[in-house]
Amino acid sequence: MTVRYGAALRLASFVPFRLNRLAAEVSQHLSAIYRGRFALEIPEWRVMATVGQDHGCTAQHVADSTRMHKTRVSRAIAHLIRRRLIERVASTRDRRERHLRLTRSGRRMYAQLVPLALRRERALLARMSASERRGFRRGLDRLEEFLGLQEVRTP
Amino acid sequence: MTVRYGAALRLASFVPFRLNRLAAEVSQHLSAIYRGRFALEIPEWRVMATVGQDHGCTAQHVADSTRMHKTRVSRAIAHLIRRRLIERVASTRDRRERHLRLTRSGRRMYAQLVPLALRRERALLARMSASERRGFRRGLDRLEEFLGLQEVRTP
DNA sequence: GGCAAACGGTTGCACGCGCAACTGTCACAG
DNA sequence: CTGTGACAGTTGCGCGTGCAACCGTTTGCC
Repeated sequence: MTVRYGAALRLASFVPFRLNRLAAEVSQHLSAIYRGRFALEIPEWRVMATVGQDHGCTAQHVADSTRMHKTRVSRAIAHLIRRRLIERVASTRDRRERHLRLTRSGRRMYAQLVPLALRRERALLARMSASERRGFRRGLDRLEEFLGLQEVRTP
Repeated sequence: MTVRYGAALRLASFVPFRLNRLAAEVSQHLSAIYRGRFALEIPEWRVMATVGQDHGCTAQHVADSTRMHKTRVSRAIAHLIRRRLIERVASTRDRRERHLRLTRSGRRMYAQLVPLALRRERALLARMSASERRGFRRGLDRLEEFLGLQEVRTP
């Protein structure tokens, strides 16, 4: 079946466009909170969240699982170390890599950060019924499958 | 109902994070195509798509409907004008604003661009069943509602 | 064992972006 | 008709980012 004069491109219903706009909007909203409450920029927030979840992971792991560029990760880590929110210990097995851990004050911040994020997510999804939420998450699953964004195994 | 010791934050299932990662991935994929095939950067592509759809719209309209910063829009337009892909005509009613239109060669490019984008979108959604796609789009609708991202009325 | 390729992580550089300040125009109040 | 505030759009500037090149380390091959 060939469609002559192809279908029109309606930006408002074009999924890549919608994803971008949504992501930008959600990010901006959250980042205002992170910055105001914790003085964390987005890359730093992501590192905190990843290290808080995968204790002892490496910079490489953060880059893989967040899909941030490794230089962005490197600089975010440098900031967090300077602020004594995370610390780095050399790996015994492979001296190239260094394991990341939250410091005491890093854990304190993380503990405040998590419920804030979850509350925000709940608000975001509040307009969906439970079944709509399931359907939406399934859609996200399929997209991630297609793009090879499966969860990176924790080290 | 209060959850003591709050739920954990699993980044891989945290919707704002997933949206960001997906958007970045999709964007990067598409932008490689745009750049390679048409030498268009992302902001330029968005302007082309918006002006192609809403003939005679203004820079302000592009900024509103794409949620790009107005300076980003301004510079993208400057590039496109230099390449003679769009042109600008002063408004008779309000001399502050200028209406944007695709030139002949802009229309030619747009005509090539649309089917490519649609094909890509189809590929992206190929792993979903028809009902999954509907459910996913409904989720996007709800999110946009919540964030006030309703479609901007075309001028 | 020794060399080359691959990897974890960092840094110099160029560039695109957001912010704030600006120009020119319009709308509305007095 | 005069002034004030709002708006469309542009530009200078500082900063974060991605790219490429780099260092130190490890792995694999002969």
